[in-house]
Amino acid sequence: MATSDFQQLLRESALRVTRPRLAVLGAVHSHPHADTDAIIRATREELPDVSHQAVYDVLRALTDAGLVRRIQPAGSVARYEARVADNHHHVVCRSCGAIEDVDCAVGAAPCLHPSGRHGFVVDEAEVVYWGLCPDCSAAGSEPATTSRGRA
Amino acid sequence: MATSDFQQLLRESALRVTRPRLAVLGAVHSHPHADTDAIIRATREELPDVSHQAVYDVLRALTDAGLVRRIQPAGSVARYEARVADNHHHVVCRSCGAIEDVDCAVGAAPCLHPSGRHGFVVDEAEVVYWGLCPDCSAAGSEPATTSRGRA
DNA sequence: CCGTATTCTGGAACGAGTCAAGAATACCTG
DNA sequence: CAGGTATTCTTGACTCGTTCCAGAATACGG
Repeated sequence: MATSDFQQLLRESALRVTRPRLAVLGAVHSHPHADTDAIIRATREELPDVSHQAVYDVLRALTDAGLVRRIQPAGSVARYEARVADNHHHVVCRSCGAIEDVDCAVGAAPCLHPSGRHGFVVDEAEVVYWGLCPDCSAAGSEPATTSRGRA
Repeated sequence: MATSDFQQLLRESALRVTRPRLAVLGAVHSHPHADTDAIIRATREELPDVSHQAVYDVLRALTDAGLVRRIQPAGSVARYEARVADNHHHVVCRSCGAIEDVDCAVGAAPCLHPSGRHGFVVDEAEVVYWGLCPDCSAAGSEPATTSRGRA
C-alpha cells in the first residue's frame, strides 16, 4: 500500500495528514500484530525522531477512527493490526505469544448470536483461540527461546 | 461454601492450606469477576494483615491449579472468578466495565472447532461479547458515573 | 500567506504487577 | 508431639507499558 493510499484513508476519516501518522499507518500495515514498541521502532525507520508519545497518540486516533484494530490478549501488551471490519479472530500461542489470524469459524457476521443477553446490548463477539504455535508445539514443553509466557 | 470445602479444594490440588489461601479463595467465590484490588480488600476483611504480594502469589497458585480462572478483557486489569471448567463466556460493558457470565452459545465443548488452524495446537476458545450493560445502555451515551472506558 | 486548532516533543508521573531476601509457617517424619 | 525442611508470606524496592502535562511545531481552511 502506498503513502498516497494512507493519505486518502486519513482524509476519509477526517484526520489531518501528518508525517507521523503516515509512518505509523505504514508500520502497522507492514507489521501485523506488532506491539507498540515494535511499531515505534518500525516508525522510526522512516521517521527517526518521532516521540513515543506521538505514536501512542496516533495509534489511539487511528483506532478510534477504525483504521486499525487494537487487540490485547490476556497477559499481553497492546497490539495493532490493519485488517479491520472483516470479522476475523486470532489464535494466540501460550508459550511465545505469537498471533495468527483466523477467519470467522461460523459465518460472516458475529460468530455467535450476540443479543439480548442479560439485558446487555451486544455489538461485537471477539474470539481468541489459545494454544501452541507450530514451533513451540514442536519444541514440546521446553521453554521457547522467545518465551513470554502468558501471564 | 464453607472453609472446610476450600480446605479440601486446596488439598486436592496438592496446595498447602494457609489462612491467606482460604481467605482469598473465599473472596473470589463471593466476589465474581472482582479485580485484584477488590480481592485484596475483600481478603483483608477476614485477614486484615495480608500483604498484597501474598494475594498475588495465591491468585497465581490458584489459577495454575485451576481452582480459579483469570480473565482479562482488553483494557481491563486482571479479574478472577470461581466458575471453572464449565466453558462459559463473558459479556463486557464498554462503558462501565461490568462483566456478566454467558453460557456457551453453541454447545458444551469449546464453542468453535478449535483445531489444526495454521498448525497451532488449540486447546481453548475464549469468547468475549462487547456491548453496553443495561444501566449504561439506558443512560444513552451520557458518560456513566462508574465510567472506566475501554482503552 | 495567516491564524487557529490540532498534533507532536520532551519529560515527568502513574499503576498494575513482579522481583528479591529474609521471617514465618505448614506438614512430613520419627 | 517435637524437629527439620520446603514452601509460603512480609516488606519494600523496582520494572515497564501507558498516560498526563505544558509548550513548540504543524496542517490546513480562509
